[in-house]
Amino acid sequence: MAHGSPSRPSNFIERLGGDDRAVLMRLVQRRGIEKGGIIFNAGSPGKNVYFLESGQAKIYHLSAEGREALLWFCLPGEIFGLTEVCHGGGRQVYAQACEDSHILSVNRAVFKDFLATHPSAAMLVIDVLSCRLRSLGHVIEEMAASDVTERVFHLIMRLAANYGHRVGDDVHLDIHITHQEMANMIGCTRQSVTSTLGMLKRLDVLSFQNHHICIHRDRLPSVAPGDAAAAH
Amino acid sequence: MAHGSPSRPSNFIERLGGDDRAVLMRLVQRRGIEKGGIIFNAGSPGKNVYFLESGQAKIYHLSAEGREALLWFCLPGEIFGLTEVCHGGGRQVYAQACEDSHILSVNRAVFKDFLATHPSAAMLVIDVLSCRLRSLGHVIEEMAASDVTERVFHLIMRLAANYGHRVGDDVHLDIHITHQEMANMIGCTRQSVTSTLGMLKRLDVLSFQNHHICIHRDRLPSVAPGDAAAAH
DNA sequence: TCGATGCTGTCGGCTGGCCGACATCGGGGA
DNA sequence: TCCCCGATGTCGGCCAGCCGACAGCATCGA
Repeated sequence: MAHGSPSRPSNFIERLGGDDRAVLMRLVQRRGIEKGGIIFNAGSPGKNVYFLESGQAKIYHLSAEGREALLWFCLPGEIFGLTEVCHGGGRQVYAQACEDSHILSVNRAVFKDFLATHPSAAMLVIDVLSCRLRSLGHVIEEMAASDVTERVFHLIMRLAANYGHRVGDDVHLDIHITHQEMANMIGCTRQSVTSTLGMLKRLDVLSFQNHHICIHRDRLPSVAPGDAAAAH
Repeated sequence: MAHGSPSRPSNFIERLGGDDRAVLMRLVQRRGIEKGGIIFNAGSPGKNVYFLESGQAKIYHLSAEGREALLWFCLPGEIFGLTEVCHGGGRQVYAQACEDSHILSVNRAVFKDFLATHPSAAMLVIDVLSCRLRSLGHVIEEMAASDVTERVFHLIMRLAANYGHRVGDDVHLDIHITHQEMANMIGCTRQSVTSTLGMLKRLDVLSFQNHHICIHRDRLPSVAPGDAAAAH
């Protein structure tokens, strides 16, 4: 589940072998981007692959009515904008910086070449894509089968697994996330997230420390997703 | 969109270069499986990668309450059971034959070796995973933002793009699918699918020919997803 | 030929969660 | 210092879609 931070499973750069990393780093261009800045948007051609060097970014769909469906967050070391690289056909999603960030970009053809000549990097890409596929699969399963209370609870658990670190008996989430963003990840309204989190706080399952979620692991097992509702 | 069948984008075997294919085919074991048979289930270790030679299979999650969330269908040539190969940790999903089928299996370590030594095959895997990631992303977007009518309509369009072939002005779907299965793909009830399809049939957007959906393309543009509801 | 079984079609009643609406709180810029 | 704006917290009304229920209608094996 949660684990010390240096190498999250999604940290592409860290997990890349030293030699491969050195080669890749010679191919990238570095760029700063401020909070709220768009890195790419749906419809653009998608010429590059990106890596987040510092900060935080989010990848999301935008529906015709302006509703945002948030697929995942990127933390430092993560690769994104990958999907369009091999398949082409333009960007389908938006990438936006959630904080002041630095990104590294590589031309897609160059990156494709890099993968073709560095098999272990290609395997790592496959691994990262597999993880995301699993993760989206779980979201779909939940959106189809679970009520909002359960979805919020499991979202927190997923975030903890991907972006959390242990502090004594607790798990702290390393990402900055709003209720609206959580709602966009699980397909419900901001209000539903607010009230569910309020309930979990009342149950002492979690607390908030300077805008970051803190999960009290010792209170977890007692809260089967179903019970929670009963304890209004 | 829809296109003549020989090479669907998801047809891994077809798209693999002739030489790579020959090598791969020497590594596989062939096995028959009857309609309804489980190829693998969640929780099992996941030692193999599979290819569908003939028939049809479905990949799905099963929630604790027995609800099925259907992620995708496999037609001949498609690869599946791939996600667990690189990342390990056991199967997360179920794979079940929807018809009498033949499958080819390869040990995961052997397949990993194959990919490491055949870069273009690895690129193809990345491409296939990217397509699925996109597809699941769209499902999530819709489940978050669209009502049932729209979801059903877009599901049909997606199925047509992946599994359809042109017949004059129409598109015929090559897969066998029940209303329940469609409901499981978009997170609604069987009844909602039935009534929405009934509506689309009344609008002459589609018809049914011996259990296969047939889309009348000339009737499509007039039916913006929103209008449909108005035409009860 | 005849049940058995699974899919399709249709109908009300009920409710989880959406949608406004509004009040409060806190941090950052002028 | 104050103001502004985005985020959080709370409430009531309302409705899309779920649920149960049941009636055709094919397909299949005996």
